[in-house]
Amino acid sequence: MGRRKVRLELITNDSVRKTTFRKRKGGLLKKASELKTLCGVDTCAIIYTANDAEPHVWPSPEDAQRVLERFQSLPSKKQGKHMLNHEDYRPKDVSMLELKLENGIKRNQDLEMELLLLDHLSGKNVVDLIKDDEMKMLYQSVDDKIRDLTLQMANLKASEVEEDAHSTAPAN
Amino acid sequence: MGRRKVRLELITNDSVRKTTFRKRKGGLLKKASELKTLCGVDTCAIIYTANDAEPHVWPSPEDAQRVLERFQSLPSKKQGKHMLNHEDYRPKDVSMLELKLENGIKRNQDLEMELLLLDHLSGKNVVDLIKDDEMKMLYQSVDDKIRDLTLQMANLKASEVEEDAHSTAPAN
DNA sequence: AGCTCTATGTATAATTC
DNA sequence: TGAATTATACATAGAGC
Repeated sequence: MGRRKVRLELITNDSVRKTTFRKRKGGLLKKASELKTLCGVDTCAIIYTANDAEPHVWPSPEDAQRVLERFQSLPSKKQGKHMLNHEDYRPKDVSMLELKLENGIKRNQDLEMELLLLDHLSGKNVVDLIKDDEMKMLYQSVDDKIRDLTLQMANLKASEVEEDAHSTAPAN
Repeated sequence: MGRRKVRLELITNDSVRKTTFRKRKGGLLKKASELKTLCGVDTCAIIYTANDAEPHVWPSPEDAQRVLERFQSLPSKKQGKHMLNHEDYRPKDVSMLELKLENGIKRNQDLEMELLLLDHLSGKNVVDLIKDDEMKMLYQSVDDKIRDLTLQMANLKASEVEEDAHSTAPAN
């Protein structure tokens, strides 16, 4: 049969809900991709599945795929550098960022994105104070992760400087 | 007339592109909202307009609005604490996080979100190494922001400890 | 479980106001 | 401009593999 008018409420039947999720997730990402192409704006959709699976992200899986292939064809030394200290490496994220680079690097937009993400993080921490006990673990976890990140960046910088010192000519 | 088959490429005509953007942005957010409602997953769409305006976010502007109103009715002292050290306060972000809190705080989901955001940040930094000069500013900027953030968190913690010291009974 | 196949609900391109 | 209108393209609920 064809379709019925949909009632806007949580689908209780597990298998139906899962099917609907799969279909509509595809639709949403396609729409996001089209908006990006047609209007030349950066669009990003993030979908968190309730329990186990990874969150699904991005306007266009095909684009990501294409860029990922490019990444994989990079000289292996450079590839290694990309993964430096990344315990849980996610090609998806890297490829999306490469895509942004490819598209001509709109610095303002990148900065805005970064700001937005940091807003989320800092906002989260501040909001945590409302329900203290409940969120303490999360709070601590963010703190740890940021310490990690700072360390990672320090390492990256250090290895860059080291390279500069070894080469006589300045890198491009 | 009705609609024509759409060609998937950047719309060059400014006014047409703007109109299409407005329509499709609405459609996308509606879809995201429906997915959230029907499947009980957290969905987040972020749309960056090319130049001036803020990025448009969220599955459901109405929900955000409702939560924002709740936030604004909080005791003013608590409100002030929310804004602590936030030079560029964005109620939108806070309200989204409050929404998550209201919805019953799914800790795993929050942790996953946090991880995703940190992936973005760290991924960005790592990728920066590809096109060194071009991305140096951004790189530095992220570094600065994270230092800021760490400081903010330290301050928050310090003020929390201070409060604990002043009160005889332990907080909730 | 996930794919294909329709019938039908929705989104939206073009046009008007 | 932006909000309404209308004709059509597109998305997708339900059913069958």
